[in-house]
Amino acid sequence: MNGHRIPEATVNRLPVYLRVLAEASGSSPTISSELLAEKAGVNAAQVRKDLSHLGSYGTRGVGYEVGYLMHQISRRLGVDTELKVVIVGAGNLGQALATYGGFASRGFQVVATFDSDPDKVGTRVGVTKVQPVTSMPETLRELRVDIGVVTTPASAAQSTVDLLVSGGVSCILNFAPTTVAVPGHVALRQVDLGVELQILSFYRQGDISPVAVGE
Amino acid sequence: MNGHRIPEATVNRLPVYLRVLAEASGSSPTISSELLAEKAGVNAAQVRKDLSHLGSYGTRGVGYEVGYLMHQISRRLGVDTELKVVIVGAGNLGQALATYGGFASRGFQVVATFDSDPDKVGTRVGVTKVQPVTSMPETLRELRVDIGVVTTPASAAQSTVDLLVSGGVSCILNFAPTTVAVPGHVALRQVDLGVELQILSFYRQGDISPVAVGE
DNA sequence: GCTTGTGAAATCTTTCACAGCA
DNA sequence: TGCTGTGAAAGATTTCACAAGC
Repeated sequence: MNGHRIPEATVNRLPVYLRVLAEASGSSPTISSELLAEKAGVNAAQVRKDLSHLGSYGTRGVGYEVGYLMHQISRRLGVDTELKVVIVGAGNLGQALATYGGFASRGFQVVATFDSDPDKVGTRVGVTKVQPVTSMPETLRELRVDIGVVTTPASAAQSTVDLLVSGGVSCILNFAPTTVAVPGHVALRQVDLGVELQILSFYRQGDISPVAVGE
Repeated sequence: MNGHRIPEATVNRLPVYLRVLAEASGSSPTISSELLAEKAGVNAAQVRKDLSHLGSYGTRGVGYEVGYLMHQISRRLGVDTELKVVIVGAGNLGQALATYGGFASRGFQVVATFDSDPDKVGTRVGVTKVQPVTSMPETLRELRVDIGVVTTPASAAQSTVDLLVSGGVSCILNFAPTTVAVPGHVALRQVDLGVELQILSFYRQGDISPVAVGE
C-alpha cells in the first residue's frame, strides 16, 4: 500500500510513533504493533493500519524492526532533511521556543529570531541575535527558511504571516491567540494555549477524558 | 437538541468560536453562521450543526446574538467559573506560560509555579514565587487547583503527573516531549512542539496544507 | 429574502476479525 | 504459534440541501 495519499489522521500520529520508537530503540531491535500502540496511546489495529500506508515494513510473527521503521517514517514525513526555522516575536514564549530542545533533537534548526521592539533587537536568544522585523524579507530569502513560528501578539499575527509567506516560507506554526489565514499551498497549524485549557476544562465535567492533541 | 453528549470534534471547536465571537463583539450585535465560519476557518454548515448541539440560540433570517451565544458557549464549556492553574517546571517554557496573557484573559488564574531546581525556587515568575516540587501535595490541596500544566523535562513528566493527580488536579496539559498516562477520569491533553513541526513538514511536501490544531 | 436547524448523503476514521506468512 | 496486513463493518464527522421561521 505505497504511493497513495496518507490520511490526515495517520499523519498526525506518525511523529508520535517516531518518538516512541526513538525511546524504545535502546531496549529491543524489534517492536510489536501492540507495544507500539500501548506506548503511543492508541489501538494496535490502528498502528498496523497506519504503518501499512507506508508499506509492508513489518515481519509477521516478529514485529517491526525499530531502526528501519524509524528510517521509513522519517523519510515519509520528510524530516530526514534538516529544516530551517525562524521565530517571529522574541517575547517570553518566543525565547522559550528558540531554546526549546525538542526542535533541535528532531532535526529542526532555529536560524533566526525577529522582533519589532528596538530594545529587543540585538539581544541574544539561543544561538541567534534578534533581528528587526524589517529585515525579514532579505533574511528569509537568504537563508532559505522552511518554517516560521509566530509568537507575536494577536494584532501583529496576520501581517507577520503575510511577510513569512511572501518570504517563501511554506510552513507556519501560529501561537498567537488569533486565527490567521494563508494561501492554500502553505501548511498552517494554529495552536492557542488558552483554547487548550478551555477544552480541558470542558472534559473535566463529564466522565470521558483523555484527549491527545498535537500528536 | 439539548442535554445530549456533545461530539468531541465539536467541543474542540467551541473555544475557537468563543474567541472569534469575543473579537467580533465590538462590530455587530449579531453574527451569521457564514461569517463565524469564515473567521473560525470552517464550513458554515458545520458551525450551525455545532451550535445546534447547545440548543437553538440563533434567529432565522438574522443570525446569532453575539453576547448571548458567548454566554451559552461559556456556560457549556464550564469556563464561566474561574479555574486555578499551576505550572510545574519553571524553565523557559514554564516561565513563558506563567506570564502568557491568553490564560488570564480566558478566566484562568495561575496560582503557583513549581520547580525542583533549588536555584529557581523562590524566584519570581509572573505573580507567583517558584515553590519546590516537594511542596506540591499541600499546595495543591490548599488552593484546590483545577488544572496542571507540565513543562518539565521528559524524564520528570510522569512523576509530576502522578503528583498532580494525587493532589486532586483533574485536568492536565502536558508540554513535556514524552507521552504520559493518567487514570481515565482525569482530562489529559498532550502537546509536543517538536511533533507539531514534524507534522507541518509533512504537509509541506504535498498539495493539501492548512491544518488547525489546538482548536 | 435571508439565515437557521436538521435529516440524509457522503466522507473519513476506527475497530474488528481473520487470512497469510515467518 | 505469533504477529502483520487488510478487507469489511461500525462509528464519527463533515457536507449537502432544503424545509421552516423570522
